[in-house]
Amino acid sequence: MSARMKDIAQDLGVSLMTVSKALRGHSDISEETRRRVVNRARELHYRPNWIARSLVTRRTYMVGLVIPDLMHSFFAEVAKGVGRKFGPLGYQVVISNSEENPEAEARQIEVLLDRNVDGVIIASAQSHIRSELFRILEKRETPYVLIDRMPTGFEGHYVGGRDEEIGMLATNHLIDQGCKRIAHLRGPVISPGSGRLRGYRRALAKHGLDAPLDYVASGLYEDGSGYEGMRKLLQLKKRPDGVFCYNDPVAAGAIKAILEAGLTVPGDIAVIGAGNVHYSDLLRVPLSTIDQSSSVIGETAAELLAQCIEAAKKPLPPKRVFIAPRLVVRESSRRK
Amino acid sequence: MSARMKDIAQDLGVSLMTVSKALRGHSDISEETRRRVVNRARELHYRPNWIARSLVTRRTYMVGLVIPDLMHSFFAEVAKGVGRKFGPLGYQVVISNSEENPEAEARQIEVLLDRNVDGVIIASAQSHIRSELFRILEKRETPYVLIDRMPTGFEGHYVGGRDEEIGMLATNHLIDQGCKRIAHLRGPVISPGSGRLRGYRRALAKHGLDAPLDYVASGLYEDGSGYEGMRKLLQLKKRPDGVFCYNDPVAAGAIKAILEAGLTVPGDIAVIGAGNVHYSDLLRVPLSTIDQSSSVIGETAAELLAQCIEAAKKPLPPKRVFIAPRLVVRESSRRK
DNA sequence: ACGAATCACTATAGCGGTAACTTTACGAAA
DNA sequence: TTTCGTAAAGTTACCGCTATAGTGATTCGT
Repeated sequence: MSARMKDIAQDLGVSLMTVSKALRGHSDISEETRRRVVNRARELHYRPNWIARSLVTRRTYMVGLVIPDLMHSFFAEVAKGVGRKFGPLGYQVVISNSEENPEAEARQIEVLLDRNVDGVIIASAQSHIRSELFRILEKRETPYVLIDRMPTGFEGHYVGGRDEEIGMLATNHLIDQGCKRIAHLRGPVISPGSGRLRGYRRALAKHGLDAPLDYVASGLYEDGSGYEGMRKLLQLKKRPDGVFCYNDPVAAGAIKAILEAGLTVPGDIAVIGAGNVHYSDLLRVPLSTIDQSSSVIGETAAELLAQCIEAAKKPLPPKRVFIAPRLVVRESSRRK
Repeated sequence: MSARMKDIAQDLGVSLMTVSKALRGHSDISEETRRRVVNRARELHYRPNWIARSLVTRRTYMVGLVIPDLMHSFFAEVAKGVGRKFGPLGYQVVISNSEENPEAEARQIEVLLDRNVDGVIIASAQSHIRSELFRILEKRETPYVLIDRMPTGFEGHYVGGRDEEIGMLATNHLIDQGCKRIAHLRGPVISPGSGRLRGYRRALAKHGLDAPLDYVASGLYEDGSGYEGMRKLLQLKKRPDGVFCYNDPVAAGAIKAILEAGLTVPGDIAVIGAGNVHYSDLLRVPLSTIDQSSSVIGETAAELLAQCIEAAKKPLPPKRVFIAPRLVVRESSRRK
């Protein structure tokens, strides 16, 4: 095994504690002793034992990140943001995949807490705060920040997009482009899905446009799942001439369905998504979308969590950050 | 803080050691005592302290996974596979992003080793085994498995695709489709890039087809980077009528360049990629590709690493697994 | 000149477990 | 009866590190 503080101490004829303090730059060690210790440490390739340190300090410098799906590039981007922020702070990020399953998620978070992570960031699959997960979280004193999805009744730290604004921005854009019959492929019944739907409705209402109930199709929200939803919309007697999709993967599926039906995008139907995933520009028709700065969401959440952790035991007053959305126009919606 | 073994022991009037043994199902504890301990543990919501346990057992049940880019869906898929295998075994997977930078990678792996992970899986950015990283890895006794990329001279555990076969499969397919002038957008100078290039050359040679030097363009290998490479190929006097691209993201960029030049895919130029990333079906032109079972690579590497870890100190003889590729034909190459 | 403060360092006591030995009790074998 | 074996505990000694409370020697204030 590698060198321990004890070895350095013996070699130098000082006490173990002197070594410990010297290595941590503690003030009551003379400059000369410190230098001797540091040199000897380097010679022996000493590496502090995090485990032992954690046992006594009760800090692991590990944080958990729980997301529903690594393959979804929104979450991959969030993860990247989180890592970029925490890395330089000396934290390790442990990513857990909940597979969009609330129970699995609760179980995973328990595992993380059992590992004594210093904090957790969660894109939660829970729809309501009255779920097992939150009982678990509140019992322990580990700080946590929710991202992207806000379960109803949730009062704690949160970082996400302004979903209603996203819905309005997208819908307004379609209206601007001259669309009269605008449909929506909605997402799951969690906050981003509902918020974007609200925004869609508000935008239509403001412009005095109709939003027939059957213009809101609820597909799923995974790869190509927009395909099924769009096919249903295409069968309506009054076919829509614009679709706002919950996110880019859904929009990609929608475009596939439209083209397959022999129609054109944006000519017959204009399409806009949300999320600006990295491959949006490469789709069948380059996809207009609402950028929500995914990696900024990750970074912001990381920063907030870091503050909570530093704040020692005193829980900070709940903070909510909503990142501003931005319209990105590409070919799929350009009609003028 | 939560309950410790000591609390259970005191409550039950037994020794700490009895509790420890009972909870781990040790044989020299009577069935009745064991039951009493387990019950009391449940009542107190006892959770074992991993940190303390790790300190003495020298096992953390954490493994590192180092990849160049989480956003690249190949690696996300690998990560998913790794997680799926290790989760049920009680391991936590810590993912580190090397950003394709060899030094950053070495640094990150050092951090992981400092954290006493039980093993590491690496999609390495190193091109040669004579690099700092391998000195570090060999000094410690932590087992590791390389995936996807094999640095020259590397002799240890490895799991990846059969790159030469991938190159041949793709190229043969283009030949089958009647392409006569087949170009290659090659990847970086690491094993998959070189292997696929070799496969491309062998396939052409076998069919007596020319492979002019300027038909091999080296772009990068990131999102849309195939775009630049393809533009160069389009300027050649003898324009290619088929392109095998290092991977799907490169192919996506290539298609973009081709369409932009007013040409058609696959009519004027057939395109095939490799990797079968999840959005390949949704691109401008649905992309033909070589599937390399990314998540199987992850799972296999995880299984291999788990074996190495279980094998206690005795290092296993180096094992290499090459996953078989599979042709997936979509529209981008269908000419018949 | 005498107590207080300062400096640079040390001794001790854990953190929450586990490994490796003992010990104890009790029935079976010699 | 004595010895022995075995089941079911208990003791002790760490794992590598940090927090806390000292220690002795020098410096300082009044």
